[in-house]
Amino acid sequence: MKNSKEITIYDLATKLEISPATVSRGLKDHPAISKKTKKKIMDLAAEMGYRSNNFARNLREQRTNTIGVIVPRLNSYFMSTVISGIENIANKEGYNLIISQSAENSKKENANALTMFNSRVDGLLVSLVDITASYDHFNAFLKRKIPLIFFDRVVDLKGCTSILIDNAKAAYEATTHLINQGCRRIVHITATPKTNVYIDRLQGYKQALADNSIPFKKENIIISNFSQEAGTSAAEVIKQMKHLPDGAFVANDNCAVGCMVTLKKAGIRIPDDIAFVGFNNDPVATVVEPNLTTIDYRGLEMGEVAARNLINHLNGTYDINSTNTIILRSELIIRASSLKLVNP
Amino acid sequence: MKNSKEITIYDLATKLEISPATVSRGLKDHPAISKKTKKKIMDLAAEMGYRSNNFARNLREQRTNTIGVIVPRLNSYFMSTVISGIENIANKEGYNLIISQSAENSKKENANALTMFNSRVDGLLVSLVDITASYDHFNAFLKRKIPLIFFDRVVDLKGCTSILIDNAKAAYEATTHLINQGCRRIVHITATPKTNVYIDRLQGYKQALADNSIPFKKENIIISNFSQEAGTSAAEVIKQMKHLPDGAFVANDNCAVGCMVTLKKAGIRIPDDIAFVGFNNDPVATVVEPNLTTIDYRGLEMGEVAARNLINHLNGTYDINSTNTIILRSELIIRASSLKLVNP
DNA sequence: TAGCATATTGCAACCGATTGCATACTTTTA
DNA sequence: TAAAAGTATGCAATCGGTTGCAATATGCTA
Repeated sequence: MKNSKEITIYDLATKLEISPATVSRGLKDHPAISKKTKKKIMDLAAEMGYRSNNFARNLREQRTNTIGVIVPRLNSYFMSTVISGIENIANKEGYNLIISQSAENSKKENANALTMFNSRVDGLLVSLVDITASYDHFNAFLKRKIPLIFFDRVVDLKGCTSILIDNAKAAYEATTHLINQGCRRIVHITATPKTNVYIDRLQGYKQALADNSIPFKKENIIISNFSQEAGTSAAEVIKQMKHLPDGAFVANDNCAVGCMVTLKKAGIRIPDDIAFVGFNNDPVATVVEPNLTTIDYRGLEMGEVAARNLINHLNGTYDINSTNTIILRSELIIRASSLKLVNP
Repeated sequence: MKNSKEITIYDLATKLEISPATVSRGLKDHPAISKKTKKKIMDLAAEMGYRSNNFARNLREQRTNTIGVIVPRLNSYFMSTVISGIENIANKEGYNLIISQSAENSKKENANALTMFNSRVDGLLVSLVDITASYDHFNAFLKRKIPLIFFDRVVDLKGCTSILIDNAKAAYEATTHLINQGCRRIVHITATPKTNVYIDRLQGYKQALADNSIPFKKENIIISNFSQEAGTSAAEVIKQMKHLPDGAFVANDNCAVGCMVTLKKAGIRIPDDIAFVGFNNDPVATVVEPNLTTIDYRGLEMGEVAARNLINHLNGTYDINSTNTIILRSELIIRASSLKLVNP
């Protein structure tokens, strides 16, 4: 059946009685080919339903037009928004995306990196798992000078660029806001601080306390993962404290919400008893009652910036190697969950 | 620099003083190669850091080990969960994923399909945009017998499989539940019913009314898109109604939540004044107050089933062509938002 | 119209792995 | 011991585009 046979440049060449080389050049608008010939080639290609074979081209050109993306998990609001941003740019620029999730598992991140390497991605965008013991699985990329950009959860590897927000500053603002609302015993609910994100947020929290002469107590740090259920168990921890806190800075909205819901069930009033500030500005923040004060930072923008920088680098428009870090804007959004005073 | 040069089977062959053909066969465990030779090949490959070139292989084998995925948008809880499920299976089976979003735009879906076609995906998983005027962009796949599976938002194309839930039945249960709670004037908030999902849900809603001798009124159908903001405007519509409804069946949790929040601000009590049922069991359903009654169906499972069927078909384990439709389980989860009676 | 610049096009060698068929080597059988 | 059968390996074409360099064609000037 004619329909199921692929048309190649050789077919076009034979039909037009010219060489495949001319067809190849004609199709990519090479200046050495005359307008007349180009038109003939284009027309016939359209007519016969020619489609170029990427594998042949990639094989020859030694590049793949593919970008690899590794994220801890796909199904969080923030991450899927980032991916959406990456896809916007990649799609526009004619790059394909290979996406895989490490499921917060260092071994899987390792395996995924290897897969990406074997798929010969032109570049790699990575958000690290929480606890990555070593970064050796990225060595292969570094050695071959395949550009590697980290976003959100980053690490400072030689020659790699990081895209993130100023987590310490955001955390500082969040905590300061709570202090300004009169909070003095502020708990910080966070993940194991092994990655920049949580280390920095913890640090910002501590700094805000210090600048306001509030002693830091390590029993005020509650470690959780970030599911809503984890919020529930964090709430249990809080309920057990002999002296209830009057403020909570949670490094993730989902977790904050889970925690709030549980505390409310126990009759604890928010913000009167405990004021809450979250992180991420997840849509759920405007659903929970009272609405959650949080740090807003746009995942979409982060994804777009990451993809844009990578692609510009690949196209030679911009050399990413000289850029170490790109800091995106973040902002404290004040809502009812933290407002103890009438005038904030 | 030695490190930046790729090792090929020719390098291995030269070093071992055997032919590239033997190396090729040895690497893929071909039975005609002796164990001794195989071991030598494997060892050297590992030692020299050989990695196979997929493009050369794909070029030769005329297949890509890549699955294309087209979804309306990536950044919804449901969709990102589906993708996560697809990725789980694809990754395990050694398939790559190319993902693109159509942004609820028929033109973009068209372009994305073309890109997928040109990337020569081995198979395609699609969730359609709301209003797809024509399905011609899939013809190229059908002609070349590239397997095409629709999920969630589907269309019955000849030779294609659909994976979805029984939307009509789920909607029927949801509406019946509201009726059993004493609701008689039930609005249905939904998207333009152009795709199976919303047509079927509308149909289930109508059927439930009919079976309970409640006349259907078209002014009780409120069309919205599904953002939280759309829920807000749906709420405005409801507030303008001269006779307030006593129940609402919303075809999307997010929208339901937006609507509830707005109505509550206007002093309308839920469920006492209006009982609510949503659809999807999004995490937000357990945050909004009162918690939202909804239809639960697992996106993860849907993604896994779609990917599994496609891959089994590609591997020849299972012929998908004989399967027209796969219906997944869905379930009404009753929460406070719909409980007017003490004993449901 | 010879002479030279410029515009077009073609030749042929790649890119790296796969595989049908032929060949060489071993072992078994008559 | 020669023929048959089985085992292991190699040859060479193939997949479809790309591109440096050579070759030819065309246009222009003196």
